[in-house]
Amino acid sequence: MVNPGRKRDHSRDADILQATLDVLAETSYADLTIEMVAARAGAGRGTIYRRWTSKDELILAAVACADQGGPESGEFSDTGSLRGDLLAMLDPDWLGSGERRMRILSSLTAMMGRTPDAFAAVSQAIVEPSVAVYQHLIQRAVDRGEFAKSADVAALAQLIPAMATYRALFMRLPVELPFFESMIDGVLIPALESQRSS
Amino acid sequence: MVNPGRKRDHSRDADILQATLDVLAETSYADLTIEMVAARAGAGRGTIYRRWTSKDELILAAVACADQGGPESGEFSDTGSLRGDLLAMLDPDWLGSGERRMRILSSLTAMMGRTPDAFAAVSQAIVEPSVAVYQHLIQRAVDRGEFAKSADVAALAQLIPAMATYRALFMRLPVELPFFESMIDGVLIPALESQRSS
DNA sequence: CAGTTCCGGAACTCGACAGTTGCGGAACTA
DNA sequence: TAGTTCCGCAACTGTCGAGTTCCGGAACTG
Repeated sequence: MVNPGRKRDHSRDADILQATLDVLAETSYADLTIEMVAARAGAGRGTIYRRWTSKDELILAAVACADQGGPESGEFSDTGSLRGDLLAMLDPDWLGSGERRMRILSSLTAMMGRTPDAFAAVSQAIVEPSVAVYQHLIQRAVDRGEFAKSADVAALAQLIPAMATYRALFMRLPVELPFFESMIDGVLIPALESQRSS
Repeated sequence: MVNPGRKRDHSRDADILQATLDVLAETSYADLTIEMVAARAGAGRGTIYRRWTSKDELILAAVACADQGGPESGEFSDTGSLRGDLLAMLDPDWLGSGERRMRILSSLTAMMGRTPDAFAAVSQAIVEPSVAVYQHLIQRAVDRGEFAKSADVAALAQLIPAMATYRALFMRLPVELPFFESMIDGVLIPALESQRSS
C-alpha cells in the first residue's frame, strides 16, 4: 500500500487555470470569486483549494502560464526587412491573444501595484514576452545592417507594446492592423532611421 | 425660518476628495475603504455619506477633480522649438503630479474596465488632459512650420503619455527628465521629421 | 472485496466592509 | 433661548465572499 486512493486529475489544473484567466479577462482581480472560477471550470471549490492554498496563489499560478499561445517562443519568419518581419508576426492570431493579455493586464494593474509577487508574475508572463518579440526582431534588423548600430533597441522595443496597451486600456479603441502599420511606418522605423545620421 | 441649522461646511468637500485621491494613489479601488478616507480627512463616515450616496460616487467625484494642479490648463511658454517647449513644460512639478496620476490610473484600470462612468471620468480627468498638452504643443510646432502639415498630430500626441505610463505602471522605472529627453529626441521628433519627405 | 483519496456540490463559519443610526456637542436661525 | 442641522464618533445591521467541512459517488490499490 504505497499510493492508495483515486489519483488527482492533474489535467484539471490546466482547465482551472484557464478558467481563472477567462474570468480575469472578463472582470477584474477584485471581482473574481473562486465560485466563478469553479463554475467556469465545472469544478468544486474544494478541488481548487486542494491545489492552491489561496485565491492569490491561484491567480499568480494562472498568470504564470498566460504566456502560452503567442508566437514569441518560436522562430520568426525572416522577410528581409523589419517592416515585413513585424507584419508577418502580427498576421496570425497574435492580435486576439494580445487583446486578451491586455484585458488581463488591466485586471491586474491594481494587484501589481501592491504585491511584488504579482508584479513579477505579470511582468514575466505578459510584459516581458511582448517586448522581447520586438526586441528580437529589431535587433536582428540592426545586426543585418538595416539600421545603425547606435539605435536604442531596448527602448524602441517598448514602443509598440506601450502604444497598443495605452490605446486598448485607456482609449478603448481597437488595436488592429492599420494601427500597427501606422506605428511601424510612422514612428518606429523613422526613429530607427534617424540614428543613421547621428 | 428659511434655512435653519448649522451650515454644511463645503470646504470639507475638497479635503475629503483629496483624501480619496491620496488613498487611491496608495492602494487601489478595491482596497479603498470609506473608513480610510474618513480617517485621512479627519472626518466621520456619516459626513461622507451625507455628501455622496455611495463609495463609487465618491471615487468618481474625486477622480473628476484630479486634473487640477497640472500646467495643462494655462498657457505654455513658447521657446520657438518643439523640443524647448516640451522641456519647458516638463521642468516644474509636472513630473510629480504625473507620477501621482499614474498611480491613480493604475488603481482605477480595473474599475474603468467595468463601469462606463468610471472610464469616462478617468479619461476626461487624466488621460485626455495629458494627451492634450502634447497635442497642443505639437500642433503649434506644425503650425509654425517646424514640421510638415501631413504629420499625424493626434497619434503622436499619445506617444509620450503612452511610453511614460507603460514605463511607470508595467516596468516600475522612474519617469524622469532623461527618459523624456530620450523620447523627444529619439522618437517623437524623428517621427515628425520623417513626414517632411513623404 | 475493503480502505483510501479523489471529485462535484452544498452547507457552514467567519471576517471585512458598505451603509445606517444614534449620541453629545457645535453652529446657525429666528 | 428654542429648534434645527451640521459635525465627529461609535455602535449597529446586512451582505458578500474566502476558506472549511461534510456528503454521496467515483476511481484507484492491495
